[in-house]
Amino acid sequence: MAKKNPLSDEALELVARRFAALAEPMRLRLIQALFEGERSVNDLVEATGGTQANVSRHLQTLTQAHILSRRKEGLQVFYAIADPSIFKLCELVCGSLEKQLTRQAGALGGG
Amino acid sequence: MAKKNPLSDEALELVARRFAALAEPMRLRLIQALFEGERSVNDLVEATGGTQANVSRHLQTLTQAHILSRRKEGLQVFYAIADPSIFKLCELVCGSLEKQLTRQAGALGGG
DNA sequence: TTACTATATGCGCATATAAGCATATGCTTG
DNA sequence: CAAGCATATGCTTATATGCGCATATAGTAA
Repeated sequence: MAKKNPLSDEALELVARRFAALAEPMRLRLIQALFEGERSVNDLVEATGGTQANVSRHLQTLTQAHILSRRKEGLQVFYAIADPSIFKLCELVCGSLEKQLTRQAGALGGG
Repeated sequence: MAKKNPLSDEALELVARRFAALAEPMRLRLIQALFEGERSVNDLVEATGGTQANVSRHLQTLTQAHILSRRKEGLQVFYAIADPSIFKLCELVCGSLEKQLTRQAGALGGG
């Protein structure tokens, strides 16, 4: 997408799936909770306030999207951010959202 | 998300919506077609192979997400990329996807 | 073996949304 | 005004998916 030749249908599908994995507030919450490092499922349940089942499912989604890594240790399972590009991705989106909201606020103030 | 304090529920919802806007192959195709500059709807219909109605809808979605801008000129409507962060976003995702696929190919080859 | 804990999953419901079809809206020309 | 082109939108159907509930699986301990 950075180059001139267009992406194939397959590639577009993959890119779309990656974005879709990030298109849920609960999953963003989980990612956010993992910003400082690896955590167990129970830990994430408490941190996010979701139900255990729901958190587990979202973790599965993110892992299948290769965004998180999964490590079993005894009874517990630890998840961590596996794809470091996630950090920049979130920065980018947050930054552009801030600009957008600032513009909107300015527009309200100005007229 | 780049800072230590977690995002509010509202902010997470906004970020999720932005990712969702990018989570459709057809919309990515449209964005890709707009990489080199402004284009009319009809032009985009031909470029993407979609129906006029569908293209129009997706353009509306992207515009409401503040990703595209809309400019009317006589009978035609011209769309363009309004948020430059889209370029880096696509670069990032494509890059990480390439890495991921390379790793998978390597794993297949090595095992 | 049983009991307990941590995590994952099958099922059903409700909602979101993409795509196709027909039609409406908006603009220009005669 | 009517006609014609470019774009947008209402409606329907099909599909995807988030969530809650209950239960299954896996590991540990006695």
